[in-house]
Amino acid sequence: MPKYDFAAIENKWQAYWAQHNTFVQPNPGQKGFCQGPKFYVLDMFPYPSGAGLHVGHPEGYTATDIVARYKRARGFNVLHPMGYDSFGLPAEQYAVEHGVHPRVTTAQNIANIERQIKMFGFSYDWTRRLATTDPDYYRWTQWIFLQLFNSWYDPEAQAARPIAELERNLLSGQYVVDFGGNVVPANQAFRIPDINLHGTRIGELKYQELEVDQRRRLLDEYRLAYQAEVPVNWCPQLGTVLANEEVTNEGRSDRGNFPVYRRALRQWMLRITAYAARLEKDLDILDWPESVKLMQRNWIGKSEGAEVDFPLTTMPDLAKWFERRTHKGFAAAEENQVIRVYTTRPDTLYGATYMVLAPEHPLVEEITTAQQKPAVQAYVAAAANKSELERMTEGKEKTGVFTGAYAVNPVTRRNIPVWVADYVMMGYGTGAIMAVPAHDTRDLEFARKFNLPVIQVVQPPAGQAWQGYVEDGIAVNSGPYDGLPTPHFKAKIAADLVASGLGKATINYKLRDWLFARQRYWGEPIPVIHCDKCGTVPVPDNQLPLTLPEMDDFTPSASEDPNALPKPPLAKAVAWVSTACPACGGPARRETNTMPQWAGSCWYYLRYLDPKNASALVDPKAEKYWMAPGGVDLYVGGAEHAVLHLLYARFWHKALFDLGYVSTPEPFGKLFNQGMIRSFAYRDSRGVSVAYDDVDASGEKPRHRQSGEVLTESVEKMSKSLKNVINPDEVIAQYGSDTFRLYEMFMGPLETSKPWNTRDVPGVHRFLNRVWRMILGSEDQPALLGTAVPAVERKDTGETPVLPDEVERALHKLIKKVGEDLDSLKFNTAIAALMEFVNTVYKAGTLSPSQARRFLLVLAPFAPHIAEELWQQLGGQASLAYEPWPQYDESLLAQETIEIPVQINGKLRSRIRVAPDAPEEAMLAAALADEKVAAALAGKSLVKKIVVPGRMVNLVIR
RNA sequence: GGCCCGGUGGCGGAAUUGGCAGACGCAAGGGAUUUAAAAUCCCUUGUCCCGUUAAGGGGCGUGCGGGUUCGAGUCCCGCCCGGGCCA
Repeated sequence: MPKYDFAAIENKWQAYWAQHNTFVQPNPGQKGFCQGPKFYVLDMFPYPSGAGLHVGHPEGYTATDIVARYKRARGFNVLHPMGYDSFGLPAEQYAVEHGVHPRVTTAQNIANIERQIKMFGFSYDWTRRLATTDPDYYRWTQWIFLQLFNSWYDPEAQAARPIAELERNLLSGQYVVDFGGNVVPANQAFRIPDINLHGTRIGELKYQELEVDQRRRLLDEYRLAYQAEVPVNWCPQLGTVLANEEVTNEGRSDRGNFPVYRRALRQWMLRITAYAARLEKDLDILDWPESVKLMQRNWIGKSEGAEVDFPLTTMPDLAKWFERRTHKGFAAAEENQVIRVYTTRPDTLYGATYMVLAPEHPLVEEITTAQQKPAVQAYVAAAANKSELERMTEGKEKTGVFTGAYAVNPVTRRNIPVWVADYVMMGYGTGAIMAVPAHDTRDLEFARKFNLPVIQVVQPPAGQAWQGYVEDGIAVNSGPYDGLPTPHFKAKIAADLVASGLGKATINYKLRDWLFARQRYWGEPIPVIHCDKCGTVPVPDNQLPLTLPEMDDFTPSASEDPNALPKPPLAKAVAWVSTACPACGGPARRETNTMPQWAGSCWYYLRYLDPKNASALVDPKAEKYWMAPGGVDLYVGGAEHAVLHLLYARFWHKALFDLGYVSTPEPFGKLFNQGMIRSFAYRDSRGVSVAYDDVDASGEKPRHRQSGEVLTESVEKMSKSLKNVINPDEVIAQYGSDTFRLYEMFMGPLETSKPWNTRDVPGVHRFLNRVWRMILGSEDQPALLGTAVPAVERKDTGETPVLPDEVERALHKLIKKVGEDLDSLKFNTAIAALMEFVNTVYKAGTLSPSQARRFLLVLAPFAPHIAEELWQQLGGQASLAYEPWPQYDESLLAQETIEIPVQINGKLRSRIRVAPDAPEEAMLAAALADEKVAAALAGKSLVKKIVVPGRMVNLVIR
C-alpha cells in the first residue's frame, strides 16, 4: 500500500477543487444556486506586506475554513471569501525605499501572499476575491464617501438623510438658522436668546435670507463628510498628518521615529460622533467578546452629566440675567459673556472654586485682561505644540495661567477666577470646566500648585479623607442639598438647573470625529473638486473611479521645518489636479488628499456579496440573502482591530443602512478574536538572541548548539530581532498543510495566546499517519479496515441483532462531540476526540468501511486533503465537500452501567457500578454494600448522605 | 493608577460550569519488532510516604493566605505574578 505522501495528495486535491469549482458559491438567482439557509463566515483580510504570511494568519483562516466546511456538510450555502487590504502607508514606504511603483510592489506582495494562502487548501470562493486597490473596488469606496458627503445627520430622525432634505426643510421654513449659525427646528426658535450683547434684537434667520455662499457653507457644516480646521498630528518629515495611533508615546512617528507636531490644519472629517449613541447602544445586540464590547464602550466614552452656564462678572446687570434665565430657560447655544461647562458631577457645584478654559477655547482671547495678556498668549502658544497625550498624562506637573477674569458660580453666587490650562481639552465637553479640587484628582493637583481654595462638598464613608475623594458620598456644604447621597443629588440638581435656566442634563461622548485625510499617494483619491465659484463639488458618478494619476515621484514633500505646510504628493501631478468644475465648467482643482488606510476595510464584506457588480456596490437581493438578519454570521480576526476597524466599519454600515443600501443595522453579528501565536525566544548570558535552529532543546535546559552555553527561554511575540519567527512554508514542506492546520488548531483554545512549539508538530503528523494506515495499511502492517460490519449495520439482513460494538459506539460519541465542539469553536478538544477514536480503533483492531467513511467526513473539515484522498480510495466518486454530516444515535451512547465515585467525608474512597438512570436509593444501597465503604463505616455513625443521580455519592460520617 | 483577562504535571493543554483533577498530544522511561537504526506497536509516567521485592495502601497536590460548602481548579474576600486595553 502507498505511503502517506502528503505533498502529492495536497497538490492533487487543491488542483481538483480549483478545476471543479468545488467551493464556488453562486448567489440567489445565479446558475447553480440551491435554495437553503446561508452562512457567511469571514476572515479579516490581510494586509499584503512584503514579509508575507506569518503563522498567526493561518490560525484564524484555518478556524473559519473548518467552520465553512462543517457548515457545507450541514446543508448551508456558505459564503467564504478572501481578499486584500492593499492600500496604505507601509506599501508606499516600501515602494519609496525600493524605488518601485507601489502598484508593482503591491501586486507582487499579493501574488506571494495568495500563493501562501493557497498552500493551506482553504475552501475560499476565489471568484469573489478583491483588493482594495482595484479601481473597480475603490470606485465604490469613493461612491460611499460621496454618499456621506451628500448626507447630514437628522437629529429628529436619528438617522443620516440626504443633504437635499435639509435644504428642502430650510427652504420651507421648517428649520431656521440661529445667530450662532446653527440649524434649529423652527418650533424651537423661541428658545434662542433674542437679545445680543449690545441689546439689539437679532432673532433667527430664514435660509433664504442668507447669501449663496453662506448657504453653501452652512450646508457644508452639516455634511457627514466635511472639512474643518482641526488640531492634527503633523509630521513634516513624513510629509503627512498621522492618526493618534500612528504616533508613539514619545510624540514621534511610529514609522521613521520623526517628530510630530500639533497643528491646526484644514482636513476632511467624517462625522462619526453623530452615531455615538447608536454605536454604543447597538453593542447590546452583538454576539461579540465582552472585552471587545468594553473597549468600544470605553472608546465611545459615554458619560451622563450636565451642562451649566457660569456668567462672567463683566455681564451687565447680573441679577437681571439670572432672572431672565428663569423665564426663558437654558439657552440652546452659548451666549456671550457666559462660560458653559460640561460636568459629570453637577452635585459638586458648590465646591467649584475656579474655572479652567482649554487653551484653544474661543473665550480665552476675549476675556483675558490686558495685564494677563502676555502670559496667557505665551501659554496658549506653548500648549499648541503639545500632543493631546502629553497634556492628558496624569502625574505630570500641572501648568496654567490666570486670565484675570472672574465668573460667578451660579449656585453660590460667589466670584471665582477663570484660568487657562492645558489639562482641559477643547474636544471634550464644551472645552471648559468648573474645577472642584476637593473631589477631582487633577483639579486638586492644580489647586495645590496654584494655591486655589479647596472646599469639601462630599462626605466620604468614615475613615476616608475627603480631600481627593472622587467616589459617591453624602453632600455637605451644599446649601439645601446637604445630606443627599450623590445619585439623588445629581437627579435633583439637574431638575433645578433646568427650572432656573442655568443648565440641563446632557449626555457626552469621548468619541471624536474621524480625521479622514492623508497626504499620501497610495490611497483612494478623495473624489471632490474645488471650484472658486461653486465651492466643493463632488466628482460626478459617471466619472468614478477617480483613479490615481501616473507619477514617477510619489514621495511626499518632507521637511525639517515644523511650520512647513502639508504638500500631498498628488499636488505634484499638475495636469491631474487641474480640471473643469462639474457644476459650472470653469477651471477648478482636484482634491489632493487621499483616504486613510481604514477606508477600504470599512465595507469589503459587502463587496464580497457581489464583487463584479458594475452598477451598484452590491445587488440588494444578494445583500439581503447573505446579510439578513444578523449580518456576517462569523467574523474572525485579531484583537488589534477591536476598536478602530470594527468601529469605523460599523459607522459606515449604519450610514448605508440609514440611506437604504443595506438591510441590517449591524455588519458583524458574531465576532471572534483569535489569540496571538507567540514563540519561544532564547537568549545567551549577554542577552543576545539565539536563533531557533541553533538551540539544542533535547536536554534539561536549552543550550546553544555550538557553544553548549545554557540559554534562557521565554515566550515572546515573533519578531526578526528575537530570531524566533516561524515560517509556515518550511513547516508545510516538511509535514504538509493538513498537519499544519491540525497543529495550529490543536495547540489550545482559539482565543488564547499560545506558544508555537515545533517539537509538538510531529505528534499531529503521527496521528494523520495512523489514520492513513488504519484505512490503507502500510508495507509491514495490514490495514485495520475490515469487511466485517458491526451489529447495527447487520440489522436488515435479518440476523439476530447483537449489541453495537465499541467502535460503533465510539464513532457515535465522536460525531456528537465534534459537532458540539465546532458549534462552539472548540477545535482543540474536537481534535483530541478524533485522536481518541483512532486509538479506540487500534485497540479494537478493526473498523468497517461505513465506519471509516463516516470518520473521514468528521475528519475532513480539519484535514481536508487526506480525508478526500482516503474517501476516494474507499470508492468515493466525487469530492466529499458536500456529503452530509453523519448522524449519531443518542441511544447508542447510553451505556449499560456507569462508574460512580463514592466519597467518605468528601474524599474518594471507592467506585461502584450502577445503571446510568439508577435512582438515588439504588445508588445509596450499592454504595453501602461496597466492601471499602463498609470498612470505612465500621464503628462510625452516618451523619449525612449526598447522592447526585448519575454522578456521585458522598457519605458524611462521624 | 483604573478596568478586563489569565496562573493546572518537565511542556502545550482537558475538566457537562460546584461533583473521580491531569482527557488528548509532546517530552521522558521500559518492552516488542529489527543484523542494526529509523518507523511502527504495546506499557509506565503529578508528587511524597508506608509496603524487603510484590500485590496493595495512605498523605499532599490546580500561584499564595483565608472563607462558604457534604464537596472548590471552578464561588466569595485579601495578596503575589503574567498579559491586554485605557490613562
